[in-house]
Amino acid sequence: MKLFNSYSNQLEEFKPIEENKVKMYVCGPTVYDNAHLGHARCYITWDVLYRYLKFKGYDVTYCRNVTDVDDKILKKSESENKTPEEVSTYWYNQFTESMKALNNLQPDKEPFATKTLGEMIGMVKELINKGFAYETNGDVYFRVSKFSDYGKLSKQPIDSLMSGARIEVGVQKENPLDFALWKKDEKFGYKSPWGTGRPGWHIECSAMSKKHLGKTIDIHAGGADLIFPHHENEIAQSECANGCKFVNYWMHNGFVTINKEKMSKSLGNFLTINDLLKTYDSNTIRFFILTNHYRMPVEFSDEALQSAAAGVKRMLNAKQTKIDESLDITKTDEYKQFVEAMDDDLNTSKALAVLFDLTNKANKDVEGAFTILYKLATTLGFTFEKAQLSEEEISNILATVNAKLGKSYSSMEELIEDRKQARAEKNWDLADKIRVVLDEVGIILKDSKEGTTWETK
RNA sequence: GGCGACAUGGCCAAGUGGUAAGGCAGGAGCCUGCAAAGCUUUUAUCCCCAGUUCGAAUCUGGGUGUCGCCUCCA
Repeated sequence: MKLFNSYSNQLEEFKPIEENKVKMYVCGPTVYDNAHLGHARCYITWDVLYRYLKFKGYDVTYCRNVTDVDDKILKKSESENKTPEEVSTYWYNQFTESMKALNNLQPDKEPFATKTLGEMIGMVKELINKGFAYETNGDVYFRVSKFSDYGKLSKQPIDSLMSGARIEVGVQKENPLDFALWKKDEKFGYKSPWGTGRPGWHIECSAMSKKHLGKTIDIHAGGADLIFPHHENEIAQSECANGCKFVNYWMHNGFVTINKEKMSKSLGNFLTINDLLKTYDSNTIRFFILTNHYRMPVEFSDEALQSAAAGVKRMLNAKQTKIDESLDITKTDEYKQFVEAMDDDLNTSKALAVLFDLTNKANKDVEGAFTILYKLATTLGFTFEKAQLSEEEISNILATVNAKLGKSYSSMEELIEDRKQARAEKNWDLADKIRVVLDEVGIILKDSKEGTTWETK
């Protein structure tokens, strides 16, 4: 399996540290607001990596942190007159709901920053002891000049970073590039050897990654906007504190753009996952994301989403047969093509083409096609299960039909039976009216030789 | 300014040296009482210029255009 390593800037054969085991870390959300499509892309992408690694037989430990100490959380807690914890708990729950709705698997570990403070302080101490960090006035900074590999991930020449570095007022850094490991904060802070304060954002990931996965991990992933400074700083901290390599494979996903511009909180041009789910289902969003390679930008538009909806519907509407558990799909050509595509740095676009090939075969009653399709599509996180209508919803539908047609159907079966009767009598007027009224409430009737079936749109 | 990425049919998108996967939309046909779904079929020479090569969308150089990072950001 080949993965593109952002550190070396090239495709590399994936070799885990321990045979058959993968330790992967993904930078999680800062919980202070709704997650948007950009987050959806990121977490769907890494969900697919996680699923695929498991599908390949690896024993994967997937760790995705939750940043619950942050300026924005504090700001919100002040403006809403809540404790920071209330704010972060609320938004964490919202985030979790969104992930579930998108059918993303729960990570194996989901540590909170505030529950990892001891480890962070320990790491900062270590860095100070080794001379990689210094305390000044209650703040602690990382001494960038001591780490010669600084800038290697982002490919930034150190002097150009230097000239561009912003000099904040009132802080006493030795070097403008030095970044905070610990910030003095007497109001919301936690006790530390340097007085009351809060951890810097970057040290959180270094500490949580080390605590849950160890000093050296296989894969560290996140959005491309985290490369600098976040991941660059993580490398500096972890490698200096631990004295060994931090990450073997760095992976970064591209952005979602809208009107050719990066979708982001700060630009305010985002669509929340919740809002999108009102119009498009999770399979559609997943399909939309996976039609593009994960490192490429994806332009959002309603047209694109509608196209995705039509496409994924075709795939998931493939003619179903019973799943044949005795079939060894690994021997099939389609499986091989799928794996070849996914092994090539997650070429999901190609993998989807294999799925469409299987869709076509399933519709033509090729034996085993649906079984293979089902297994491969579900490893990408698609779901074939149709939303089941509740009894209440069905009775509402029947009430509407009855009101419009002056009928008194008490069940869908009765309705279908009556329509069958009408068709037998060539009463096309009634038969068509029933279909039209149902269509208006989101139900599609399908007539075939075997009889009539109904389903939601 | 520094660093990086991208440019393929109406739209989206694979393909990194041997004559262009797939999806959406559109056309035609089959099926159907009519539909829906499905099936069959149909539409490109790859931003421009120069070069390397028997041969390039694919490599090299130069343009043009778009985007991203360099500050919190997935």
